[in-house]
This record gives sequence, C-alpha cells and structure tokens, in this order.
Amino acid sequence: MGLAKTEMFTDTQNQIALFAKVFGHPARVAILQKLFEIDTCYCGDLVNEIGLAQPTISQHLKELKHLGLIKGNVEGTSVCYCINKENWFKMKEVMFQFLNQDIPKGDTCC
Amino acid sequence: MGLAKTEMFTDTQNQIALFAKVFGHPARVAILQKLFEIDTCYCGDLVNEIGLAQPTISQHLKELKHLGLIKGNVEGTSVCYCINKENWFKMKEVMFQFLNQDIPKGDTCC
DNA sequence: TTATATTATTGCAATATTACGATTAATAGT
DNA sequence: ACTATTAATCGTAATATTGCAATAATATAA
Repeated sequence: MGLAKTEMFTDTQNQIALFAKVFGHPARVAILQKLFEIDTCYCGDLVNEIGLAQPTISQHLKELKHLGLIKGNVEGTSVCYCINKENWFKMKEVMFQFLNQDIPKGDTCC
Repeated sequence: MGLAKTEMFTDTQNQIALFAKVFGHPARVAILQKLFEIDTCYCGDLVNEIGLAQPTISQHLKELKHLGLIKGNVEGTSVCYCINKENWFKMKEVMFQFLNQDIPKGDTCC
C-alpha cells in the first residue's frame, strides 16, 4: 500500500503526522536550520550549503512551503526563502502538545 | 532513489529526522497517545483501539521500540507496551532544541 | 535580441513505506 | 498432548519518497 489510512485517525493525529513527516528528512531539517541561522536565504545558497542537487533542494523547499512553514519571495532571478513565523509558532503548539504529554505516574506496567 | 543521503548531514540533523520520521504516521501518533493515556497497554488493546490489522500495529510498535521510545514486557501470551520515559525525555530535548530555534529578528527577507 | 543566471518542473530509476493475509512462535489452560 | 490466545514474522501488492539529469520558465544584463 504505502498509503496511510488517514480516515481512521483524528485531525490532530493527522496534523502531527504531517508536520513530523516533513521534519523526517535531514535535508529539510538542514534547510530549516539554515533559514533560522541567516536572514538572506536564497535558494542557491541552500544548494551550496547542503550538498544536494538543485532540483532536489527545490523539491524539499516545495514541501516545506506546501505545509506553510516557509515563504518564498521572488527577487529578480533568484528566490529568497524564509521561515513563516506565524505558521511556525502554530506548528510548535501542535507538536508541543504532543511531545509534552504527561507520562502516567503508575508503574503498573514495564 | 528513496534513500536519504544521511552521510552529508550532521548527527543531530539525522537524529532529528529519525525521531520525526517515526512520528510521521498517524497510527504511531495514536499508539503513543494511547500509551500515555493508559497504564496497562497490551498490544491487543491497541489493535482494537486503532482500526488497523494486528500485523500492521505490530510493525508500528516495532519501529517505536527500535527507536527506544517504548518498551515491551511479555506477560504470558500478551505483551504489555509502555513509554520508555527516559528516552522520551531525551528525544524531547533533541526535538525542542530544533523546534525552539530563535527566529531571526531582522525583516530583510520576506 | 541574445546570452546568462536562477529556480521550477518533468520524467525517470532505485528504494522505502504501508497494509494485510498467511503463517509461525510462544505461552497458558484443559 | 491438544487447543486457544496473543503477538511476531514472512511474503507481497500498492503506493510514496528520494535524487538527479534534462528541460522549461523567468528575469536580468549586455
């Protein structure tokens, strides 16, 4: 199949999975870290920084953009990418809710 | 390829990606949420709770176990699963470091 | 207008993931 | 020993992901 049965899960569960999935590749992690690190953020810079081919980087950027985590601004022939701050905070809230779940006190198991 | 070029990224970047990847499927999110919710946590309970077949749940559990996020305890014919608290906290530290990156102050871009 | 620079898109090949039926393994109860 | 219960594993089909060469699209510069 290779296809997740999203219909049997809650919206929140699917949303967490979607955000997590996009962080599930080191190239996208590296891209985001670079975007946090620098102000000016041309696509070509990322291609140089990370060792992957331009089409590959472009594809990863597309996925990050599709989830709303980054924005792209056309500047002449190049495109300046940056973090979409508003959506990054929204994502953080969703992920924190998940990661910060309280661990059950009882030690009945394990 | 379908194969991430992990060798060109830092250990931290790869680790973040590995953790995120395991959260990148709603079934595993649901499993973890259930494990946080209840104390006793037999595998069969998860099969009933989530609508997926037993081999599918078993496979997802295996991945969570492989990353050290859960523990499995054999109890007769059933297996009791639960959160590996120590590793969950370690994972949280890594993910928080990533998610809490400071957003650049300047608005030179976008 | 042609050349150059930069990014996006297309089309693949290789590999990974998801899901489940069938089976196996292990244990408990009779 | 036989049976039932539970979970893991195997095998396989369907789909997704990753990566890149080739190409297209867009804008700038000469």
